[in-house]
Amino acid sequence: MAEIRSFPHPLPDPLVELIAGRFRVLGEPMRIKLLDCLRDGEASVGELQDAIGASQQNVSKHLGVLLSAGMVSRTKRGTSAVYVIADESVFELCEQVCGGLRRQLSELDQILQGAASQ
Amino acid sequence: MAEIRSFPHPLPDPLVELIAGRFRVLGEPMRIKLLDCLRDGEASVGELQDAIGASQQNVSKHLGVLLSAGMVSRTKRGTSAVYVIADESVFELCEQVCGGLRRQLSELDQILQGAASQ
DNA sequence: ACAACGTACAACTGTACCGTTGTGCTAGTG
DNA sequence: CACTAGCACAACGGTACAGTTGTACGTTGT
Repeated sequence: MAEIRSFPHPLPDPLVELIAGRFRVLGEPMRIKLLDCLRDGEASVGELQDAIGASQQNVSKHLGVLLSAGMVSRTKRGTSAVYVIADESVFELCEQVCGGLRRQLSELDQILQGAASQ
Repeated sequence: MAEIRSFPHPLPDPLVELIAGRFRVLGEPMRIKLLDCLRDGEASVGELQDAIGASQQNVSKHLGVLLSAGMVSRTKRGTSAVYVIADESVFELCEQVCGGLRRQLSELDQILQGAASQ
């Protein structure tokens, strides 16, 4: 679990901007859904469109954002564009977020149970 | 390195919303800066204000967002409000993001070097 | 009790971005 | 060679949110 320490402190502004920008890319439900769908493997725009139930233009747009962020990669195949996860680490990020959510919920549970037992 | 533990697939909409919301909280440079400052330990609003160089109201506002997200906790001490990191896992998130950035940059480096050597 | 300090809340403006609509482009098909 | 399918780009309206300004509340000190 490589403890990456030794980041400059305070973080230089450009780096802060990069970090925030990357988080912002993941801050849209539809993009999370797209990445989640691509967990199964590559998929075309149309397939993702059907799986998620959004307009083709919107799906294509968000895929473009993910592509610009380097999180997916595109391959043209015939008339369709096939997207694949390019950075598997995004799943670990989601995992950690889910872990945080779990922790929060369990704390809430304890508080509620504590209040109920009074 | 914790393997991905069987998350439902596709992710239910409410969970997607929660995940995206959490990422969105981290998608603002100033909030990243605040968390970075709090890496050293607790700090009051005024101290954070001086460290970052933003208005008191703005700092207080963003701290409120972090508080609502459960990433920091507040303790009133005298006239000042002292904030502390409540969820240390946010740093691991930032580390992973930095790791992704590094990977991207090194890939870019290789591409550029490959192009230059032709 | 009153003044000063530290903080949080409310209203406002500007801006960034989401989703839609319309359209152009490229690769297969009859 | 039209014609269609699949995808991306551009423009537009709506909305969410960042940052500012003004202000109210609670605490400390005189």
